Amino acid sequence: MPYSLEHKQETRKRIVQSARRLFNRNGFAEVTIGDIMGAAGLTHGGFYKHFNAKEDVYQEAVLEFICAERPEPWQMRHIDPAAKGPALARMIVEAYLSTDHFDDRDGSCPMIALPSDVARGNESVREGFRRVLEMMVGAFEENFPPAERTKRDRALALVSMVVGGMVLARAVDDKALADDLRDSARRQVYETTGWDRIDTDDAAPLRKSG
Amino acid sequence: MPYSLEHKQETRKRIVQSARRLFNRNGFAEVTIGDIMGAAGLTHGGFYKHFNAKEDVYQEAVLEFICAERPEPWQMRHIDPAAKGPALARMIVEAYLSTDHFDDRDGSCPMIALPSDVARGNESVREGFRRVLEMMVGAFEENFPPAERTKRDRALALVSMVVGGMVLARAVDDKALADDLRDSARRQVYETTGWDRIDTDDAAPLRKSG
DNA sequence: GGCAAAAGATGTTCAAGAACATCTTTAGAA
DNA sequence: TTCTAAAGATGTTCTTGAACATCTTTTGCC
Repeated sequence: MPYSLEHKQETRKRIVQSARRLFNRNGFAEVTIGDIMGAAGLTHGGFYKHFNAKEDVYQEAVLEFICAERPEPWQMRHIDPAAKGPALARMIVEAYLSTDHFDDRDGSCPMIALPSDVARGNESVREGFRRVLEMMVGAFEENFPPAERTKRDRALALVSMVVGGMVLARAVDDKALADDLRDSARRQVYETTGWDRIDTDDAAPLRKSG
Repeated sequence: MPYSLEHKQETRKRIVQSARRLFNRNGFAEVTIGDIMGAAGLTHGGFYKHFNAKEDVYQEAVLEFICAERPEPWQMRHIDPAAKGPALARMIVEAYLSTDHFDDRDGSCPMIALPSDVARGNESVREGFRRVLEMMVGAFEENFPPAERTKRDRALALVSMVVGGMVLARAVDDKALADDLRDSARRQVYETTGWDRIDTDDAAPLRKSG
């Protein structure tokens, strides 16, 4: 039993990470196993020591976003890991709709980079996608005051708003329109939640942008 | 000059239509020229009498949605072509978030079926995508009462909401969650616009569903 | 009726890539 | 040290598909 278990796990993680970034950038169909392995510093043949088929890395690549130990730079610039409640919810909205996120195709959330790809994927990827979505729903859900519509109902709508705004921004050929889409989504979220009146100054982002 | 001009135009239209449906279902990368031509009742070779490359049919396939002379069944079931103003806006929301639309992968709006694919596409497709988006913005824009935020701003947010809800619904593996996403998006739109209080009874959809 | 020009069909080329097969290297165990 | 089981590299197979090349068919025109 050469190559320690940790070594194999490390390698496997590198493969998943490189798969995630390449899928984000080029889509599942346009990425080859050689691309993935090359970006992980390996050669194509070794892939099958870790996975049986290309599809088998798809779900893990999607989940890597929420399982990774370190958040992406665009997240770190807007989200204080110590934040809680509405302050955290606000930071998540800011991060998602930020210019940083817009520009980071490789490191973006799979809900932004891959929704229509995943919709055509197998049960497994779509399960992974759902788990990413439910994580975001969970972050929003508990930060609404009681009202007629349930908290979950409103949280789902917010996720649709934030994801929809960014997905459309990425798909149009007009930078100004893309900015407008992100801005209008952000304003709409704040109009319905009031989260923009939450103080986040003492939990300041590392760098302001977007 | 054999084959009348109309004949060629008809054939070309059939190719674009079949491309649109196949792209919607399988994504640009997963569709072959043979598939497109076969579905149009032709053979692969003839493709290049109409287009120089596969990419050249992409924008037209996206635009076909708004240029087609006949709307899709899922649209006809919810939209009265004679309707105007908020009544029309409401019908468009209903159509977009309907079960009919959810189920019709082939005939769906490209903003639902292809957003992440188009985001990776060339300038040309993304221009087509923008024109589809702007058509929907235009249908919403004029139906808001004056307020602090501009009409366009609110229209953009609504499009993000409606598209986002359906895109996410398509991508998850859980039918109940998919339904919840569509329902919550619809409720959120009505909460912010009041369009659900608009009467559309005399402009009734052909058939109730979804 | 015959001609021609373009549509469309058939055939070919060439490259890419998934899956697998077989080497080579690695490092833990005896 | 040597042996070995698994990781990873290298090499192979076979299919697919975009692009193009060349037939065949169609139909307006003389």
